[in-house]
Amino acid sequence: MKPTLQTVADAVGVSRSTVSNAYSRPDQLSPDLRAKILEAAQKLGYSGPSPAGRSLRSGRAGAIGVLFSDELSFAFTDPYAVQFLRGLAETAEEHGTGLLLIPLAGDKDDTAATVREALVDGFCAYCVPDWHPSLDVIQDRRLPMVYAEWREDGDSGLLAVGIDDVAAARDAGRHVTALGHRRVALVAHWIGKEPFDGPVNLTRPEDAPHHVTRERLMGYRDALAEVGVGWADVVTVSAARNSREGGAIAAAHALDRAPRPTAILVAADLLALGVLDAIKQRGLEPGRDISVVGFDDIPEAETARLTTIRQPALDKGRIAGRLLLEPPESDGERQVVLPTQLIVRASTGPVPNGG
Amino acid sequence: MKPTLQTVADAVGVSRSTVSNAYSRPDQLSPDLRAKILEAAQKLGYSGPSPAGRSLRSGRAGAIGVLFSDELSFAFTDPYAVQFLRGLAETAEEHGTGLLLIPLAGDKDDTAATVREALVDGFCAYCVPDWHPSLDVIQDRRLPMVYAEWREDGDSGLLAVGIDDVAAARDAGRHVTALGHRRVALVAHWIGKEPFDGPVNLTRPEDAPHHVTRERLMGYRDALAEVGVGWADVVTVSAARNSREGGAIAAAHALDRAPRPTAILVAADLLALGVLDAIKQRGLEPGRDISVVGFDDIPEAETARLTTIRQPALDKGRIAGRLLLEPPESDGERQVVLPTQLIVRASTGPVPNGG
DNA sequence: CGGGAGTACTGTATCGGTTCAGAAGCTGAA
DNA sequence: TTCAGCTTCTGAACCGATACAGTACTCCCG
Repeated sequence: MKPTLQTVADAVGVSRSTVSNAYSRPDQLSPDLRAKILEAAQKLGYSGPSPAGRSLRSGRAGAIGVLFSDELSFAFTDPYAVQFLRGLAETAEEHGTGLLLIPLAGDKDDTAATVREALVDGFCAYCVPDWHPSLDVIQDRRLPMVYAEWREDGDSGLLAVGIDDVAAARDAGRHVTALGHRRVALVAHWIGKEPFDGPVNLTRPEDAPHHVTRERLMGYRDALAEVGVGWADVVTVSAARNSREGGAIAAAHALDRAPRPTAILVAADLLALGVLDAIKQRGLEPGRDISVVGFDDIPEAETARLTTIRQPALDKGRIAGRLLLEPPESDGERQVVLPTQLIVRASTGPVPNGG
Repeated sequence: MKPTLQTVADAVGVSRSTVSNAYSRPDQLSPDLRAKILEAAQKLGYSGPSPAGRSLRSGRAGAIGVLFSDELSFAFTDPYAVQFLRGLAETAEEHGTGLLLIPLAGDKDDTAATVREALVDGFCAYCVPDWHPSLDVIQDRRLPMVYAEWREDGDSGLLAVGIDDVAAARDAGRHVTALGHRRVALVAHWIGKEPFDGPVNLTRPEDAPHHVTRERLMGYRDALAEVGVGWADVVTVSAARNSREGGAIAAAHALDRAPRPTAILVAADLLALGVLDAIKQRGLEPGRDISVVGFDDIPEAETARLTTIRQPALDKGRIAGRLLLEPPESDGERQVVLPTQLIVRASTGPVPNGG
């Protein structure tokens, strides 16, 4: 039989409340008695108040749920995602709060059940498509939730942290068009609702079901339109997996067609690294023969000399945690937009002769 | 006021138990009544039994704690770790159980408190050093725990899954010595108790504080000893971070010394990829000018044509979960040892002329 | 018509804490 | 002496559910 507060109380000859105070409010009893209680607890093998009992009474679960739309493996191998998670974990730790992983892959009903039964004080939705049923469940449960992407919804009650993806992608696009590129390919993960490898026929970027992808494609589109390149003239390639290899596979679809694009805009650095691999594998040199721009500025981007958009992943995570655990008073503080910056490195250059 | 079971019960005019059954045991009441109850619940904004109450009563937390000794960021960027986690998540999901992340970095007292207060049914220790105080806390709490590394402790009550690291590393070493290599360097993360970049003076591999590192170094040592290469003649380099870049940095310490080793045995593929980077950066060709053997066989190893030891990371995770969630009857099943296999690719070859 | 079996539902005890009003005892000032 | 004020501890209520024994009712069979 596992010892409880009562066991210890009986052993010492005090009330249950006093034992509780010995653990949770040391100032409420004399140091002597406290020492005696802790000693007795030790002897009885009592290891402190049970989290379940405490959680029920206090109404605090001591954890926040992290929703992933992607398979666990790919969600974690992207250093950008990991960095975000790290920021979140940091804030969570400061508040004595844990992180409960909830992958949204698999059966949707199961997933919804998991979300419904999760012992958490709130949720952080990371790369979750707007239409996912789990989001309704969270609303039912009336738990706070923070989106890890900025959304412009009129709904001002929403907690959100993000960047201006459209503007950032536009910057990336303008950098490339300013260098003279006109034959451009776009590479992104999750352009459609299902994972797919290869060129896609997307009438308008607005139709992409995933928020982030949608906005970045819109930004690229805008920049290209400024120099007269129409959306129909752009090759858009979907990568089935958000990984370096996935990027290489997608790049192949862009590179092995004539005429070859002179620049590739990639919606994530991890994919962009794969794009660079594919380029080098074909004996071409990034920045000279073909330009590549990534997105995120993960640490590896510097090593790979990849031109990219820097966004503060760690801060994004920290702020997401803060929004959840220190709910802001005013509506104005409920949405945070972080700055981005174009980092020009060696992977972009002017259009090659005969390009 | 948030609605509870009682609210719904009162509204429908049935007992609390019946409402509970409507959710948890649909076979215990008539479909008609159940429908009526669920409808009333919907109307009242009741979103199902509260996890906290259920958890207290049923004694199940519905989550298992995953302990990480490393910083979150590096623990997750290693595809091997991610694969393990994925296997664990898979089994957990089958049991309707979540994964609660508990990074062991930072203040040890804080960490111990987190472990003490975590709402979980058990723990999985992944790459946690034997001496970590959190392990004592878990024992106090009398929760089951599975080690994600095989240990030979006499303590047969222990749940553990792993591989025979010594034998596997010995295979890696023998492969290299059979190719004629005698001037060998070793690269590993966490050779000492603190992260460190550069060669270390380790009197015996047995002194390494981390279980996995220790065993792999012992295996390398054994293989080298078989051909007369003494431990003192081997350069052992520590990588401060378990990342590709960390591997490259560590490799520099081995490559930029005379005489240069002709082979490098690396205790993890992620590091080995960095070692390959460093080698190529110096204009050398892996497998011809210098041989490299990794450990783990992560997906990238195939692309990089890295000779390595394959271990079933996904299965390891799955089995860890199974050991925790379906406790075996007999003691003999409490420890699982999985097979490993040497995968020879292009990164190893005979000693170059003049080597 | 008695009795066994089955179905549908209820009532109460219980899980292990926290909270808070209040009691007991002791001190010191009026 | 009296009583306000403080410290220290107690007891009961409560958090929101589940488990289980038990009741009431129906059905079927001999």
